[in-house]
Amino acid sequence: MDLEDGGAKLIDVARLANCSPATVSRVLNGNPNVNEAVRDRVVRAARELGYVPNGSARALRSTRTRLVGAIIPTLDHAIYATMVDGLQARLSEKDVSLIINTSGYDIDLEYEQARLLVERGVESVVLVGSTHLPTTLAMLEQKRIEYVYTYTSKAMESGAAVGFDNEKAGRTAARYLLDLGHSQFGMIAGITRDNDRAAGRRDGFLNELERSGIDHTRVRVVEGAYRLDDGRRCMQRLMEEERRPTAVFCGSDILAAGAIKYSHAAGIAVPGEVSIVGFDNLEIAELTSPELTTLEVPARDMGRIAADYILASPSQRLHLRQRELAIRLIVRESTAPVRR
Amino acid sequence: MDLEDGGAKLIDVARLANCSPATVSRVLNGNPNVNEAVRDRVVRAARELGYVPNGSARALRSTRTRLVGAIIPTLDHAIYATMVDGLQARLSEKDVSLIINTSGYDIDLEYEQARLLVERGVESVVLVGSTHLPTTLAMLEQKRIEYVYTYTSKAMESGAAVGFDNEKAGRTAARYLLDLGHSQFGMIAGITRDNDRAAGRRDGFLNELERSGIDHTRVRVVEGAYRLDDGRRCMQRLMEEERRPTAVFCGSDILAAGAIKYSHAAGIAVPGEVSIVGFDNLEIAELTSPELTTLEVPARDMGRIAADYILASPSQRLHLRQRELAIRLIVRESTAPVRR
DNA sequence: CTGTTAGCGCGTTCAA
DNA sequence: TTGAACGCGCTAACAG
Repeated sequence: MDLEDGGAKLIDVARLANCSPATVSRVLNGNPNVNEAVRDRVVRAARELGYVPNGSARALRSTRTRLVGAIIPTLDHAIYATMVDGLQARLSEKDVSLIINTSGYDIDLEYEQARLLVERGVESVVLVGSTHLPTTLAMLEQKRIEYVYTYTSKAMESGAAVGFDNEKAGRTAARYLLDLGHSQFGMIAGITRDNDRAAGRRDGFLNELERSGIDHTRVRVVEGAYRLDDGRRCMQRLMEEERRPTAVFCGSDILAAGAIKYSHAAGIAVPGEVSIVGFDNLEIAELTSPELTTLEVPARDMGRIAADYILASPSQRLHLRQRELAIRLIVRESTAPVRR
Repeated sequence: MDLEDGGAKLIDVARLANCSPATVSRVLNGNPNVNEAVRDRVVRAARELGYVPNGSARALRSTRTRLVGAIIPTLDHAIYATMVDGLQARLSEKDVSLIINTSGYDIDLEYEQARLLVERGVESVVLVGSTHLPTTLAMLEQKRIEYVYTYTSKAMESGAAVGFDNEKAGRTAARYLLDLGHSQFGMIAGITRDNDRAAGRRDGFLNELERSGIDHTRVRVVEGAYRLDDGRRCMQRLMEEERRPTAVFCGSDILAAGAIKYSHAAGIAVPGEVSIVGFDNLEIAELTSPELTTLEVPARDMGRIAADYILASPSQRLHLRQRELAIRLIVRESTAPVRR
């Protein structure tokens, strides 16, 4: 047997099984119209030769690559890593491979990554949020590549969305804090540039406050990257204001954890002097002292459901194009009624 | 222009640029022997048509896929997610795509994933740890696929390793605790089944204690999955022992965080009554109260260096086959000298 | 149920 | 410096 180089190919299997390559192909692809005995010989021959199909040849011939791409901001944030974990797990159940790329929140880089994915022949692309270069989407559409947004439920002309309403989430946080009697607010938002999720949360928060008669100009909003340090720094800026907020909404648990850290260091009681609400419900929400009140984001579910969409047949997809998941407020210890 | 289906192909570019497909191919692949003017026409034509090369065809023809695979236990643990982030970032600088698969710490599943990766034509595979099915490695070798171990620096016949010495790390933890005067030890290890890293840390810890006259039978070791809850539960088991440990080494910061949580709940002072050492130096190490003393693992660096190895030419690789990275003890607040 | 034929889109000879 | 021809490994169409 020619076991050199890459190993046996389909025709070698055919020879050993004493049949035509076409028949081997049928067996490999689960075509039912094959005689038991022949199928058996083929399977045995393939195993004996350690045959592994050549995906490139297969893809070239059939235009089905069974490849999916995902472009996320970073894997260094649990919220994205967990989503990808769910996505990958589901896809691999169906022998679909996932190519992952990180854009570092840069939509120009995202375009480059998308180009590479197109070149690889991915059949679908998972994107985060709804802010993308028009050329990115145009390219995907031109190549007939399905794409699905995550972390957003925003409607759009084409493509699908699996996520939640960030604006509504922001309003939920505001409502909760308002009901606790607070009237002095601050917000530590994620960087909103090219980031519809961060912006949505902020806008929802501000809008709900405004509806309750709190002018948004009175609410100090600072932005930070999703790092502990930025949370600390941002909290400091908030608390050094003339009129200190008694309630702070953070665009991420990481920022909130930093905010709590700062408060400790500065001798500001949480929730005694200031209530803090996070976002994401990461594992760290249970590790801060006090434990963090936060909004739970269904990261893993988003990945799974995005995978389901991708794996669905075109006809099934119509039903699944827009999927809004619920986000839940998880009340822990970092929030309390305002002190009178 | 035929802009239907998948879009333009190489031959369309050739026609528009008024040259042969071979010339287009040369331009695309940076072959210097092409007339300026022609090259220019080709580049322009390609752009105009929105041409994207077909990776499958390319791979089939050239046997270079520019695809790399990684099989990790899970993305749900920052230590792996961060490694992958570093790996991916470096690879994509060179237009190499990364297919990622999770095995859930199951080496049989790992084999299946590896098979799929082989089928996809990956040129290299990044593995975690050195415990793998022999058939997995045999398959990789038979297909001439480079593989590199991470999180371990263990020598092996073939393949490369980028990581650190888990046994030594365990010894470092023991040494530190011993120097603090402790003599009653406990350990919360990760699940050691099929996990050489978890086992290595445990063995190193126990060995170093033994060298200092502490019989390993006197050291209670319990195992838990890398989850907060397991850390809690394991710590409870340890603290309900007849002879309570005054020092506990945990195989992961997650376990340590759980241990600290339990201690709080049970009214056991950390580090007053018990010192706790973690492993990994995740972001959460700064979030526990007290902050966690831990061993820093260079996750991102491992990913980057693994990428460097993969991207290196075969001749350069020889120098890079074995790379042991340093791990550092980070002393914070969860450890103290034993009370007399 | 099975075999034969003909490419999928590209890169690589070899000649010119 | 350029082009013509071939084939990478496989599957789809068509016969039989």
